[in-house]
Amino acid sequence: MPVKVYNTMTGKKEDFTPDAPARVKMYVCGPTVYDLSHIGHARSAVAFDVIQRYLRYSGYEVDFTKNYTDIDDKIINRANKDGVDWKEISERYIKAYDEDMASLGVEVPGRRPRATETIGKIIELIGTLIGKGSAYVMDGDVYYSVRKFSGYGKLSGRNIEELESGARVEVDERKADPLDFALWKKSKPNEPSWESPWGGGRPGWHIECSAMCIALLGETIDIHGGGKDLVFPHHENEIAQSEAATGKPFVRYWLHNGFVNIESEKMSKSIGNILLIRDALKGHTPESVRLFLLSSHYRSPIDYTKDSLKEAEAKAERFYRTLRRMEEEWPDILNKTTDPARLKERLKPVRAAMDDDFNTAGAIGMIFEEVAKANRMMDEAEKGKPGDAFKEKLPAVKAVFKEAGKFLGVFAKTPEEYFDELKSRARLPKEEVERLMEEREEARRKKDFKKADAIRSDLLKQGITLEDTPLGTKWSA
RNA sequence: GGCGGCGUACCCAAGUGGCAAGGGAGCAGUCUGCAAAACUGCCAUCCAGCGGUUCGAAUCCGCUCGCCGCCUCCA
Repeated sequence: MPVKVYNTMTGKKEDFTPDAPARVKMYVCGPTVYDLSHIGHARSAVAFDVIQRYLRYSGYEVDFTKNYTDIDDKIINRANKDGVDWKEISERYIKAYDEDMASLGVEVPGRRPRATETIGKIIELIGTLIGKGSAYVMDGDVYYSVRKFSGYGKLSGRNIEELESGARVEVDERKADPLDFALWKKSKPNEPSWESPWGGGRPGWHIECSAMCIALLGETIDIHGGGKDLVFPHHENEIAQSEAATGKPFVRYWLHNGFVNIESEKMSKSIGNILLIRDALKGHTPESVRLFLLSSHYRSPIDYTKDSLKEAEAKAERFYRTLRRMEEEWPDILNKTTDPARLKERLKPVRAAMDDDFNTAGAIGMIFEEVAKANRMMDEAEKGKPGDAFKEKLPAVKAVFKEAGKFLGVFAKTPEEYFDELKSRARLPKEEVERLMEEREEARRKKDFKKADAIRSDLLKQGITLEDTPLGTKWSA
């Protein structure tokens, strides 16, 4: 069964087959590094992380590239505002981005090119475009001639006439046509500048992605991804530049992720409702943030509300509590290895969901069906003698969890790791909690339930929940 | 105005032709000293509305209503 992917270019789900068998060339537009990353960056990164992981899981070798846009007007503005060198800004926020992504379990892409490391290729590409008559020089700037490219608008479903009539007031009068966009921007004094045949300047935003893509992955790549907002004009322009330069199809499958809204509103600096990844992680486990992002299909908009991360966290806890129960109550049975054929069979519903345009929400639903089944089986087994079927099935469930964890990047921790994460944010030190629990245990032994309950409710006020189990009392924050 | 998307229970959310996954919340029960957790049962005869196609539609087509995104930097 081939993986099906929704291709923005055709507006349809298509069977995915890479150009070269078993090898996928994949490029995702990375961040412009001028500020801390927000939950929207996290969504894009997590979505393509899962896509990349799942393709590899499905047997493809994935050449995964994600760039950093480390030179741009916004970076220069930020540097001026902070009174530091632009390089310091880009370095600072590349580091911050990497940290945020690591905390969300996003795997490091195989290649992470920076625009400023690709200047040579960019200049070369612009030169080619000028040579072919697709671009023109105007007083130190270079512009791309949109009208020369007959396919312009094919990705975003626009045509030149519509764009023309809808064009906003054009500030830059030097352009021959309002639709044209900058490939190379002449630098002003005291601005970062690279030498080029057209004088000192810096690359425009769109050209860097074309250059990095072509330089690192080749003239035709399999998958190009990014946020929905990049469809127009960024990706449309990338197609125009790349195809005009190479004469070959640029991208075979275009994938775009949906937005994260905050309380039904678009995140924006002007509304002031930006949710930084760091802030989201303050009150919640990274696992629950990732689970929240994967609980909707990657192309749908998701709405962040004050309860959504709590719900995701409840979900994560349900999973790890079940896994902990399995491991603690049935350690011997769980050690059994599961027959690969059997595992494949059990994994089918999860894979069917993933094969259908990376339907992580559906796959997670299937995982929770397994969770419910596992609990039911264990309840049953506790009542009588665990049968042979149980001894086969329980390890199989765990094996399914393990496999799904590989491509979802959630459900992959040990319960201890997960609950330690939770405990680490408790308001009381671990030792204090354990002392109080011991005190309560003593009271319970003496049947002084009044005292025992008082300790429990005091701890609850501190955000600590106690749970008495046959294997002793457990706590979580 | 142009282009695109969405509308599934109290909330979140899968499902795109064959009798509505999953999670959260809620209610009742089993278990427990009591809780918690877990389990069981209940919780959409119905998928914005109205028509149409079909043996059969939440799923296809048309219209209506509502919401949102892109068209300017943006994940």
